[in-house]
Amino acid sequence: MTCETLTADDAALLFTWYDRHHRDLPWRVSPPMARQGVVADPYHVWLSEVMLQQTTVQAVKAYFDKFLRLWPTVEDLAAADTDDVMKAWAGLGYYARARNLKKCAEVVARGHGGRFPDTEEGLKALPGVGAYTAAAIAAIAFNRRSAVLDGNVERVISRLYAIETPLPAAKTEMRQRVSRLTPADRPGDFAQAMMDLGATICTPKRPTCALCPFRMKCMALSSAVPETFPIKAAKKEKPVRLGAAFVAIDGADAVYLRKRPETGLLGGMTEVPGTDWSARRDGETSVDARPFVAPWESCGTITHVFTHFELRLSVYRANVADAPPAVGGWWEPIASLKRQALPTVMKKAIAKAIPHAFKPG
DNA sequence: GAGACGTGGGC
DNA sequence: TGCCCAAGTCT
Repeated sequence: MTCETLTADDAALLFTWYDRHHRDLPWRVSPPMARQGVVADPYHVWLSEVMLQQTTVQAVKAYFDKFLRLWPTVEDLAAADTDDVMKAWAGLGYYARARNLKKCAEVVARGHGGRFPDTEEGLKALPGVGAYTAAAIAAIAFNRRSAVLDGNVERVISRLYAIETPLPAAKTEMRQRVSRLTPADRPGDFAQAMMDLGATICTPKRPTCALCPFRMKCMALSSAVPETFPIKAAKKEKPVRLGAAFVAIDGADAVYLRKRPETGLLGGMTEVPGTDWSARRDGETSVDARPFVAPWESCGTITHVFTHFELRLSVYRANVADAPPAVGGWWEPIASLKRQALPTVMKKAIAKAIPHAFKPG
């Protein structure tokens, strides 16, 4: 009953489905072109894959276009100002990706003559390129028969074989399964077909198994409730952290900003001054965190949910007529705030203090 | 292996 | 509303 390998007929079913139902995405080569041996630009594939890490296709599209417009080649990105890269990435989240993106571009441009390594091993040595991304670039941009295992493929494989082992322990077995399934011909399209299948048919909640090219041999479909796979380890609850943020406005309608440390949470991004968020104390007692002596007024609180904690931030505003000299930060006009490297949580805090700050016009 | 690391959308 | 989820990587 178990299918150790996909037969040629099964692979043909998947490719037939993909040729007909694939998603058209800006970084892709269409299946007809792919069949003629055309491969996507490695720079485009790499850029899209890094952006897509834990991020939806919908969110990535606009950022992908923007990055290609700003930096058409990997050499352009390597030559860019890191702060400009952070500004362009602002809002996409997981900011270590942006820092590693810039480092990776420098390595490729200056260490590899502007060409990406064409092997899985070489790719995995690059900053921000892990097991998945290395396999994906190798398959999609270099036609390598690498085993591409992402969240979509994990779902498809776990159901196809009704794998009972919980994630992430099951990844080793899954990778072996994928490795055996991947064909020598069109391995990049095979990977993208498996991911499209997971994204559009073999979905987490309500899979449309009737439309699946593998419906005749899916063990989860025949023996159980397919949506129970993959089995995952239990989640832990999120702690709540409290903090305060201070939005100072000078006589010229500028807000006082500063830069966060290069590493850690929101590393290298821009913020308004505030308390730290690890201590459980509120803004009333955090006199030390105020950037200036001023008549601070409370504007209420904002809540922002990070991956591993929930933040409740008390927001304060003060008008500072004679702007004190900037010490470690700078005064940024409200009109240009939207172009700064402000993470979403900081935009929320500023918008709480200055409701019109990010409104168009 | 487990925790750190963002954000927005769907139900 | 709150929880789950999205083409993971690094330490």
